[in-house]
Amino acid sequence: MNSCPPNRSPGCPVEGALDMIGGKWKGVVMFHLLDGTKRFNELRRLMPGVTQRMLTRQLRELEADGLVHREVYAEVPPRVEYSLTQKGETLRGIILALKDWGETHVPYYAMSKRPMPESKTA
Amino acid sequence: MNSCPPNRSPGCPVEGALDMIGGKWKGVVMFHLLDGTKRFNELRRLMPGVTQRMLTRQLRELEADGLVHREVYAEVPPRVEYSLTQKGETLRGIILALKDWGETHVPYYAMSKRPMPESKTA
DNA sequence: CGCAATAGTATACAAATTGATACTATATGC
DNA sequence: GCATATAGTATCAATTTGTATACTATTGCG
Repeated sequence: MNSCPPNRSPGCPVEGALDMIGGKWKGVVMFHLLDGTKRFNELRRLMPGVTQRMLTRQLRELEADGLVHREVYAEVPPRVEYSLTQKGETLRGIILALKDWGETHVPYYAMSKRPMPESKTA
Repeated sequence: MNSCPPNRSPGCPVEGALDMIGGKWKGVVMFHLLDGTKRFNELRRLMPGVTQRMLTRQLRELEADGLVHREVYAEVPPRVEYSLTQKGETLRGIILALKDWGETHVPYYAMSKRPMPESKTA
């Protein structure tokens, strides 16, 4: 967990915020929870490529950070629902802004490497 | 590099965007560049805790993603300046929103572990 | 019985990220 | 000569993150 003591750099809150939403699947999880409570497998179907393991982990971390609420029902088969907390809701604007930005600026095609770019010499 | 092919989940752009700004120091770097061009050691002094190695790396990645412009001057001692690109500028709102959010919601005190939280059974 | 549903857990491993440390090159000043 | 400035590079280690795979438990249905 990142910390932001008051004497740290003024950029530190950025770091702390990104630490909370920056895991591989966290942003996407939160995006899907924006339109309401969802169950585990529902989330999983919405996110091609995520493993059970990873989804469980990221949900638990989001829960630990107070962004996601996990509701366990005493049923069989198991029924567990996930929803954004009030704190998580405060990130709605940021998540949507990230989505908009990503749609505009993130390349569609995978690059296997990040080449070291040429830099201009003035 | 994360990719967002058109047939992926609608949450995918969020993931792609966070992949670009989510490295440990990237958000803070971009925050500091919001108020103008800066040199390597200037950035370094603004960010206690970052190593040369990490700063170089994150700057290079930001550059490769087109968010940061690196200007090398043919001088001795070396003079290299970093600034946000036009693309990078499009993230100004998000970075500032993250900072505001972090100031409000990120805990000050380090927690060495994330405990597995208790969940309510309905 | 086998299969399906649910939401995981356990274990191990791989991959990626981050960090530590020493070194590089040039010019200038003491 | 040594120290400073600049912005790195090289190499290795440590840590974190992410993934793969098999298994778990209960109930209901064919």
